Amino acid sequence: MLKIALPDGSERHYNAPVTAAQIAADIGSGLAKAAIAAVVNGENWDINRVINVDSEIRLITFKDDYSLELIRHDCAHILAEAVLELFPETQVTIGPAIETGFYYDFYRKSPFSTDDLATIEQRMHEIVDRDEEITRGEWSREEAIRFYKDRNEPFKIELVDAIPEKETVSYYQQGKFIDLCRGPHMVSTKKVGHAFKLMKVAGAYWRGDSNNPMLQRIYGTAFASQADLQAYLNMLEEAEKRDHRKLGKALNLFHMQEEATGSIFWHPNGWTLFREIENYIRRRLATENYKEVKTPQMIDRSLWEASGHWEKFGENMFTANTQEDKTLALKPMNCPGHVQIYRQGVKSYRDLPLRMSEFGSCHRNEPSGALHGIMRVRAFTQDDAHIFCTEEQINSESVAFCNLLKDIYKDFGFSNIRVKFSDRPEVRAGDDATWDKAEQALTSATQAAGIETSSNPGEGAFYGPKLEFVLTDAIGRDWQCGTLQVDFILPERLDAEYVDEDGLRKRPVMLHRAILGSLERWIGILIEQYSGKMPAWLSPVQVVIAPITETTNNYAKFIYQLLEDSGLRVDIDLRNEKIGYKIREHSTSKVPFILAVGAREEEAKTVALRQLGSQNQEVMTLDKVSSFLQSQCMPPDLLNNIK
RNA sequence: GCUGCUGUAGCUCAGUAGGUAGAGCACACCCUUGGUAAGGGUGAGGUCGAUGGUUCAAAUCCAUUCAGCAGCACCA
Repeated sequence: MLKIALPDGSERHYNAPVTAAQIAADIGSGLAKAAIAAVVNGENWDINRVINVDSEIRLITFKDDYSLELIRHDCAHILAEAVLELFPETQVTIGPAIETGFYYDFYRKSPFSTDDLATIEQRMHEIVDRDEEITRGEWSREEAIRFYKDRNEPFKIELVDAIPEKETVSYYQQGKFIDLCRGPHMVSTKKVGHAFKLMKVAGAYWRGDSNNPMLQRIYGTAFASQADLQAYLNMLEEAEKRDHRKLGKALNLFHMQEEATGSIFWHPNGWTLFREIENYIRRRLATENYKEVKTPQMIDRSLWEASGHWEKFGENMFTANTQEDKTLALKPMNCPGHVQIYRQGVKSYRDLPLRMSEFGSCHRNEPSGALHGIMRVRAFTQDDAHIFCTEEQINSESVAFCNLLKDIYKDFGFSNIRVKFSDRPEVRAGDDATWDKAEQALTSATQAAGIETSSNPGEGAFYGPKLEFVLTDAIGRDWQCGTLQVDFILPERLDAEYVDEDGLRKRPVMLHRAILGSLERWIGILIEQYSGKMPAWLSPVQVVIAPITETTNNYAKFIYQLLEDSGLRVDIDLRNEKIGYKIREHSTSKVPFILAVGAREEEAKTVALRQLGSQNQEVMTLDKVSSFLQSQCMPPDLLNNIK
């Protein structure tokens, strides 16, 4: 007697082994039609796989989120089948479902072309229409290895070898295509439907290791319906429109050119934005009793050797040699410099915590393939600071930092932040007791600050655990911005100390912390977040005065002067163009406020205010518009002060 | 760094089978003084990423190189 427990708490009994499909049929014909897979005792199973022990089962239909993964995984197999039919000399390796679809990695001498993609996609549709049955089989290890040896497929042999001893080796077959696979799959290629699309080809290293051969990866995406697929494609198109590289050019914020790869030429508009952000952070940090400093751009290699950077990160450091045969390095980080300032004069426990901040201009020689607009560059500015404190102060300083960070993110319009907790890496300095203490301090700090973290095991810095604050951009890419790191090592290596209450010299702890991370990256994220329509306080140009005809030019100039004197960033458009033209142009360049003035306004001493995104205008008196605009354009921290 | 793709006026792009380049926008000048997302006309502007090669002749073919893009690897 076989006992099958269902999610509603009911039980069914069978005399012989059954499949989930049979159980579904017993429950009802509708469910039998809808069921595509099952969760059997917590594992994902094929609907036709035989169950021969007492089990808890749950049926999966297209309504379950998991069905998307099934569709995509099936789709990956169909992709592989199509490729093998069209290009028999190709070897298949692995092909999983991923967050945005699926991919399959192939090994072959010549890469796929974009034209090949269309051909392959066509063949995939045919395979779906063929309605090929997908069946599961099991191999012994020897059978599996023999199968792939006969076919001379070393990649698959490696995969078989990597399967843990106690796991069964399963394979799936559809038509003539057989693939080593854990499953599960749906019953037929037809179930996948036609809402899929091949997206791109790219190289990818075998097993993600750059020492291994490069495979040809084909990416695709698949959904349960054409509507879902279309929605996804539309989203991608939308995302492309808000790409910071396009908008940065269109809004005249910055440019980059060959002669300075990975460095940014900031135009007046972009630099205004940059300075506005910098000043905002400067005010926030000053309130929190940070002391701002500036340390040298180039420092002799001996200091980097002492700090450990030379050995560990030398490859990514830019260096310059002097005539005296000295080697200087452009700083990739600010910490060693800050320790030098800390070391000037004897520090007392009374001086701690000492919060030292810097808008540190850093250079890192990033690999060429890593560069990405202004998000990943070789020259950037960190909103960096190091807090020198005692071990006892780690907790309270961390809490204060997390709260500050959350508040600052909120001011920029971000409330969904993921926080990763990266704990001790395999290669690390310091003893376990110290790590326990450091990790414990960070953990309790996140709890006190009300922050949830996901664990990122083994990814901490070699000198201590860290929190990484991650934002997602418009195209779904994650960017690490803020960070908080507990460091017991650098104070030791660079000999920082303080005199404690008991008169003994002790090592301070260093908290490395940044909120925006890199200002350049932050600006890139902001551009994409807001599609270039910056909040008024950040807009390079906040107000444009547009006279309707030349006869009101003088009135327009008067208003211009008035608003500029009140501290607003204001432009005036005196060109010989119609008002519609001017409105269009300043709207496309995302100026938040346009003031149109004609004879009527001049007569009544008013303006016609038009806000970006609105079709309407509001007529206001000069007094009112001035105070209105000033409050609209006020940075959030200053606005809070007034309230 | 690796694989693939791309590189033509300030910008967005076209250029068919190799015979020394075209459009729209922007810009300049002129006309127009017009009430909320492009009024009209005229004109100037590029040697086709760079270097080398094939050819009577190359933006167009080949090689090398640089940069950008996508993905992989990297991201203290």
